[in-house]
Amino acid sequence: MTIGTDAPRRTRIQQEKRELILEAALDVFSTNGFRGSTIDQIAEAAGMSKPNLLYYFRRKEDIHETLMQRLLDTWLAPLRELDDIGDPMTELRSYIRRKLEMARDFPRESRLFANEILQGAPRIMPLLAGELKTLVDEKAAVIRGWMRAGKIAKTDPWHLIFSIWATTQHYADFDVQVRAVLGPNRGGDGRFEDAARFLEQLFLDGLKPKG
Amino acid sequence: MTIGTDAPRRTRIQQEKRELILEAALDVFSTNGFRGSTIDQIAEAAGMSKPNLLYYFRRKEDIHETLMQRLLDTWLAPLRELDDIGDPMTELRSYIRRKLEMARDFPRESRLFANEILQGAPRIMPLLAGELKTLVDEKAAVIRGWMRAGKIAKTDPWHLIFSIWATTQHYADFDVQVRAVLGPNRGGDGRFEDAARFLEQLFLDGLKPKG
DNA sequence: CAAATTTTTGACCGATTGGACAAACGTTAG
DNA sequence: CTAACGTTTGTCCAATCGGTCAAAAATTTG
Repeated sequence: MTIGTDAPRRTRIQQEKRELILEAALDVFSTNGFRGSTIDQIAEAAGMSKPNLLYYFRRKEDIHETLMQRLLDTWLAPLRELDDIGDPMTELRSYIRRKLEMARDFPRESRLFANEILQGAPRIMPLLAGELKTLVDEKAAVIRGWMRAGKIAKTDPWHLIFSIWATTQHYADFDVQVRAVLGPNRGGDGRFEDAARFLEQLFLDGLKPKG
Repeated sequence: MTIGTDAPRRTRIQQEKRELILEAALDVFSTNGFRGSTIDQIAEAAGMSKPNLLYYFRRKEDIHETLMQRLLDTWLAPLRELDDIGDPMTELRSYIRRKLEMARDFPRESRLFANEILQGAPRIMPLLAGELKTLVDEKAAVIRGWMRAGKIAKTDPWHLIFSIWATTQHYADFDVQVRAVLGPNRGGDGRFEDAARFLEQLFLDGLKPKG
């Protein structure tokens, strides 16, 4: 373990309470957006008084910033794992599956991110144009290599990545709509397996009838 | 005299000013969400004082509600036009194209809708489970018919519709991210044509290499 | 024209917002 | 124990929020 360059030393209570706050803030921010969320809401969700919360995070923005930093690390992990080794079609399929699992298991994180982007990404724009773009360009090159080798159909790698993001995150960000449209029967827990089956077929064969 | 909620008789000024307000509110709501937007912001964007704005819409919610009602009509028009006549594959392709055009031409409307859904659709839930579900079920039946007839590949019609929504609206809702990742060159006006080409190929043939 | 009506504004209200602060309380090391 | 330090709370503040109201200004109508 590295002795932190600027990682502040924290007591046991500080670590615990900060986690508690971040957990509560994830709930609140992901459903109300940044401006729509209040410190009081977060404090109440975390079971503490507002001044107490402000003792651990001096400003509302600090909570959001900490949340966003943690989020991006785990959120982009599946894409980072997309690797040149192994069968390309299998790699893509498992990337799609992992992204869909994240939409299922971490919907709040997805919505937090969606809220930020929707509102113009005022707080993470540099990250998008920097770290994210670099990563996507890198993986687009890998995908392009697969296309050149004839392993997958030739198309636009960047838009391919967008389409995977869009289709999978849709099940977290638009969950309310998905469940409302599917109704009580098909909108239950099985909807993610249905989605997985559909997406696999879509990205593999498209819609053209077999013949 | 006050402008009644169910008094449709309006003067010329009332019609003009209400349009002005709705136009300004679309800007503000779509980028800040409902709770994140203030009446002052909308009033300033509309070039009038707050009390003056409140003379035309008594409550902040009234503006939002009017906006949402208008939105849904035009927003679902492309799906309504999805018809049983004509070649199924062509029908789907033109539906995708129309949805993508709407994402390009009406991004604020898309974001307004996305904001509402993201935050749990508190104001339009009945519409989702009612009107929207009915429409989607109806069109899903049409698509299912095409599948039974062997005109397109057999898959889940509901999730197919979701995937079309997700991939097309992504270019409006996540526009900032799309442009940041594509960079100045590929992120220009041509990005929608690139997206159209990609989506056509995806939904037609998928990614499996031709052979 | 003048009266009636519609539109616009400045001043104001109570509630809520993000945040400051000192005092009180709890914990721990010497 | 006690002093030092970490934690919690009640109180308070200025700014902003959605919305009201009476009166002024502009427009329409007779």
